Amino acid sequence: MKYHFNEIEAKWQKYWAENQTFKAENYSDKPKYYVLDMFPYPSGAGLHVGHPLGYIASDIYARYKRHKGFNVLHPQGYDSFGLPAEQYAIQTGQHPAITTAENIKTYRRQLDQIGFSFDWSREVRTSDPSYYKWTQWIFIQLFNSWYNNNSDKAENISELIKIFEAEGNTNVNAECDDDVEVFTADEWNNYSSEKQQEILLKYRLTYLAETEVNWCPALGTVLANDEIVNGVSERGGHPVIKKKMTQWSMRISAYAERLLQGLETIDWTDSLKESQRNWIGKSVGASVTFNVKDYDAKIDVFTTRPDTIFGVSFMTLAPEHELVSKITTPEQKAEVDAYIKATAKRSERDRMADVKTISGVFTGAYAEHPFTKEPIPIWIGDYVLAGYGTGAVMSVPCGDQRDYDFAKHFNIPIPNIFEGVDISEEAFADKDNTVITNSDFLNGLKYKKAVKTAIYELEKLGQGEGKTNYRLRDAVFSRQRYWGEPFPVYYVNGMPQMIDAKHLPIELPEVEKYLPTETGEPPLGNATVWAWCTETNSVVDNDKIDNITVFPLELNTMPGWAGSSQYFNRYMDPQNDEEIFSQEAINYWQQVDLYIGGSEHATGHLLYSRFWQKFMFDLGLVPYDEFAKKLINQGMILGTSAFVYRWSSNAFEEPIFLSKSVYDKVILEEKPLGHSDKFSNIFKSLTPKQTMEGGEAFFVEDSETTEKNFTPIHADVSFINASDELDVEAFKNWREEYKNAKFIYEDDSTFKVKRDVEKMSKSKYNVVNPDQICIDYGADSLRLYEMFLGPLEQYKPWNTAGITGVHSFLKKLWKLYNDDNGLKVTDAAPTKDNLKTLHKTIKKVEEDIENFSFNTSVSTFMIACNELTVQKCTSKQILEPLLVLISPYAPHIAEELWNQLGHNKSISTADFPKFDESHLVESTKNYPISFNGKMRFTMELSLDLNKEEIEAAVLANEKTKEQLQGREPKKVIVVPGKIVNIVG
RNA sequence: GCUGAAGUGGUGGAAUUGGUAGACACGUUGGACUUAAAAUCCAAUGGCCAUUAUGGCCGUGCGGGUUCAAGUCCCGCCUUCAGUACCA
Repeated sequence: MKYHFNEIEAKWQKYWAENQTFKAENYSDKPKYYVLDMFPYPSGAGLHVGHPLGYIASDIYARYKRHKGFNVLHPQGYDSFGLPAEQYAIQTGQHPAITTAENIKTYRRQLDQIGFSFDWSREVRTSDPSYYKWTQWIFIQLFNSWYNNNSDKAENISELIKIFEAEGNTNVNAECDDDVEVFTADEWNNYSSEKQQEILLKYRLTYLAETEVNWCPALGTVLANDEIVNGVSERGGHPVIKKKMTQWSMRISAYAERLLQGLETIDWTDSLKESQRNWIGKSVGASVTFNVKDYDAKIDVFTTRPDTIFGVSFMTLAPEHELVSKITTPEQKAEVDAYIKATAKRSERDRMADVKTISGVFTGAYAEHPFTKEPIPIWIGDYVLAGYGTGAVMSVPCGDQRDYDFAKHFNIPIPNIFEGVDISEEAFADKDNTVITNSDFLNGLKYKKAVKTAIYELEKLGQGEGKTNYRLRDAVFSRQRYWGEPFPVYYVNGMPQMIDAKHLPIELPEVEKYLPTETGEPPLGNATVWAWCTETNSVVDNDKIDNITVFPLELNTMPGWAGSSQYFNRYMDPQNDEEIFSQEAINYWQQVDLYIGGSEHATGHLLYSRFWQKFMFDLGLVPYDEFAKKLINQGMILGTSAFVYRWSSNAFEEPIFLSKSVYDKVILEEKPLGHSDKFSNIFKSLTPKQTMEGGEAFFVEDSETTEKNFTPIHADVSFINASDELDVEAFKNWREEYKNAKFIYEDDSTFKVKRDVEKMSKSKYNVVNPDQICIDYGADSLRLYEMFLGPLEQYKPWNTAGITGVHSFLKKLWKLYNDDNGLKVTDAAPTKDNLKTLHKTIKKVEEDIENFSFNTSVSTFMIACNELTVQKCTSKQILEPLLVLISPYAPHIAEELWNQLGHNKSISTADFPKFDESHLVESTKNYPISFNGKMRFTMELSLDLNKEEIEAAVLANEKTKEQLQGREPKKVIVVPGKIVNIVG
């Protein structure tokens, strides 16, 4: 019987689906284990071989845990809202829901053919109203919450209102907007309803506010900070500008400290935690208030170096700082205005690009030093960022390089306040070796003490206090797009109102066009049925808007990360229509035990999800304030591109391609191509583009052999075989223009390509589709090979050629169980060698899986299979447990052979084999005998021997004497069971 | 610049606490089978030198160090990749 992998795989995939083999129950006597993949965006291009890498790893782990007696939750779903479907809709008019559904179908087919053990009964799609109902629900909860710094958690807004009614806001210690005014209980109670709502918005965890946003004109939407990479949009690379807009924001900054501290409690990769720490950007220092001279204004700054307060020689405001227009003197006004105009024009990217250029303008105004009362000139400069701290800095040129450069550039004095430090060349930023001088009461103090003293003195003056600052900004939550969750929000007199949760979901309305309206409103502005009737509690025709009972609905939609910030909990109880999940379900599954996904989500999805989880924890909805106990980043699989060299001569009609070593030679020897006798036949057969006398001379002249005369061109990797040879005919037929191309071959008449590793992408023609791999080699081969490529976390190139290794392993494995006459497994008792092979395999595979070292397991299987083949093992007692070991990796072949062995239940229900040390106990050891640390020969010795006996045996050996050549060994190191080293 | 990860044959990679470097594969070469090819099987395969077998020297990015013994530990560099970037 042969190994017909296509039949076997189809058979078992069908079996698993029909029998719901991997359906997880929300109760069990078994311990629970939750394995989750970051869920995919179903793109139109489908999967390439890089995508399933993490899914295969998590699937192996999930299957392994089932064998180990766990009740495993291993769900999958789709992050199905998103830009590409919308862009496609704009171009074609096709409703994004339709394209999305089609793409999901493709994804599902591709995932199914790889044989994953997902519990598909729990599938969720973020674009499904029954799912986004709960996304909207969480939004309402956030709206109805504020962050109490005293209890250090989110609380219901009604508690805050009670406080306002009883005592105003003077004693409220909340995370809120900076510009909240102070009011008494009486004042509060006399405020109009609008005024009260306005104030409450400044406290809510999701709030509507005029904020400076990252506007991307090309995409027609705002972007969150994590959606901008190097000053351009992550998707599409479009420029981004700053713009003031009224937008929903999430008060994630309230959770900055807890998000930071929480990192200590979770088993995530260090690099990922470090990214989050940087993103949160905690810095400890002080806020200092400077009075502006001759003007009733104050400038607040944040500094990490209050100890250097006497080194301040100027102040710098961001050009966008609100005080700039107020304090600028008439004489300086023209210059200041021009500067502000110039900086506003520059995109974020430009500003980042030239960090070197120093620019700034004096405002004409002066601040007053809090201690010396000396005047300090106030400048503006774009090296101060409006979005960080207060948008103003106290500039201490002697202690900060940027301030130093700025001062040098504009000839501002640089007072030195550091004892024994030369600052003539650069600023001195070293805290540890700081001793302060020229600083009044700070003289002679070291950094730590000076900081404390400075803060103490500032507090006494009422002009400062210790403060901790975070780089983490509140996250903008509105997008001017169609294909996202609608907000459950309508507007009364311009104030946002939440729709009662019992009327959710608010479904996306139909629109004619997916573009913004002519008046610049988001696409939902095109909807004609998009108003909220407070009497019928339903979405009604826009014509009915009377602002008495029928009101306009919010036109923005939620961002991509809304739907992905809680899905891991929803999987626990995905069909529940009454609650986001039942308490039974969440208390049973608790949190994700293992989360596998890409590191690109470090500061987006993975931070927002932690934020929402902490919020839900505050509400008492979830038992843990971290959603994923352990997280592993899988590396990326790269493509191995193939290049052919095209001679860029325009002398001939036909393109000319050079095989790799021909090219190498031509470049190395700099021999004109046309001159070579070897190729003269080829050149004679070419059609010259223009007839000219002495055509031969033409190409000789034209064929300089520098690299620039040859263009490397991507050839589709499907034309390349394992030996890097090009299928020339396939290549010729690939493109019309190559039909008559000429090829200069290797000496052995093959045509070889150059290979290079690049990111897998359509445009590089190095994308490998898993469908074809499954057809040619089977899903089990694909799964094994993806693991065999190398460590999970590493970036590694794909090369289809190597898959024959794992494929022939599976064939060998099959032959261990079957020959031409069918099953050959017997009840024969296992030999000692058989048992040894089995048990060392059990040990290694178990250790490997626990350490997520899946690549080494595959080698271990190969070794076991080779050994058992040599041993001619047919013993069921060996071959049966071996199948269970392999089944997480290659589940189809394992199921088939398991079935052949007479089992009628899925192998996934089998127990993992128990490792028995006794089979590995050896009586002898082949000792490596080293001389001065270099291994010279080996010696078989009994393990019963003690140190002295081993030494004696080794020294008595002929070869030892030969090595020593009469020298007396100075020292003999014997490590029993390991090694012998002779020094001498 | 800062932070993180990594550098081992022609290639992917292995080497669990310092203890036989290169497991397992791919590729290559040679051979068997075949009319031929594919498939399969066998052998060799880090480099250099020697060859009559036994061998010898070098070798884990570079330079030092610790140690009986270093891919592994320590110090100083170089390179690559990723993230981040005027964060006061």
